[in-house]
Amino acid sequence: MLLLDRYFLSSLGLDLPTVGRFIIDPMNIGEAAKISGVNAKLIRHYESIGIIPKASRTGSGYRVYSDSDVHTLTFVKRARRLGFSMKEIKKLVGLWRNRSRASADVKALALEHVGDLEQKVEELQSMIKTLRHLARNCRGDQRPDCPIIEGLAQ
Amino acid sequence: MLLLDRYFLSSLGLDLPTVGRFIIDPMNIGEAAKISGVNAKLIRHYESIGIIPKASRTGSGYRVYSDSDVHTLTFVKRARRLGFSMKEIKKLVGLWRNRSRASADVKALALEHVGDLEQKVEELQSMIKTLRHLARNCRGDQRPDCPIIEGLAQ
DNA sequence: ATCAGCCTTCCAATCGTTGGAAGGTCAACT
DNA sequence: AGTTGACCTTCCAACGATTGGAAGGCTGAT
Repeated sequence: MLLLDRYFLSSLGLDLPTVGRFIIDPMNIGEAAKISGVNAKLIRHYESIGIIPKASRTGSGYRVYSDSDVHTLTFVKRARRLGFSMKEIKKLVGLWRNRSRASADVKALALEHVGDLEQKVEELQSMIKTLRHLARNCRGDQRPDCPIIEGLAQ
Repeated sequence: MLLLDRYFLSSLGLDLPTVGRFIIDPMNIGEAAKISGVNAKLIRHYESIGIIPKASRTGSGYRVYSDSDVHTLTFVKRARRLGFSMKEIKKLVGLWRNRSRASADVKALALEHVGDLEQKVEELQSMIKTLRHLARNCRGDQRPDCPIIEGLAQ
């Protein structure tokens, strides 16, 4: 990771977003795929359907990705793994990509999604509880008929 | 929910599993679908591919579901919502359905899956953190360019 | 010069889900 | 007894998301 002095940058006629977008740790699609865990082919697909912004290109047409692009891809990957639809993910990613949206809107939307996520955490923890319960009751030789127990317990 | 005296049951020549399976709160596929949130058609599909055990039938062929069956369906629904594949879910459900498996195996497998689930919880919490970060930085008029910030921050 | 990596478009296949159609039985209510 | 809605079956189509291959071509580093 590069450490940048913003006064040095402005002396070059550059601003931070530009730098973030084009200069910091630039890489081809292959490396971005490797780091983010998102298939290169899928990255192109995501770009084509507007999930992620169009990557900038080198003079010869190669896509160029910054660390922050990779971060977005990682976020998408994560969200997908956690069962979000591409439609939902488009919204989520759009949230912090869309610089023209009013702050209040973004905040509201973000917090709304936080609620969603927290519910998922609860559901996961409920599943964890179920599995732990199962494991706990498997010390002896005879395993109890867990489904019935669960059925009676709740 | 029915409260049952097991001595009363045995006086009828019944045991608890049988009771759980066939007598406690029996319902048709429609009600089971409504309670569990799993489409009736999908329940039949799950049965056909072995995700859930074959439902018992009335004399006329209607499928009959117990509370514990509904619990299983809810579990499947949850797992699906949280991004597990049907293959994974088959294993998970099989875990506490399979009475012939050795206790130690079940315990090990269950705890292995708990690890998986806990990683997902962490990923969710990371996403929550990201969104909260976004929301927190949206009080002022000008929203910072979050992707860059995220990119620099991590 | 070679070879991996990138570009494009198109097409096929998988998985999970949902819906419809067709043809039939069953249970409950008037 | 008749009607209505819920259930039974099988089959077929479609969608969303992902992955892979094929074909044909350019780029960049050794």
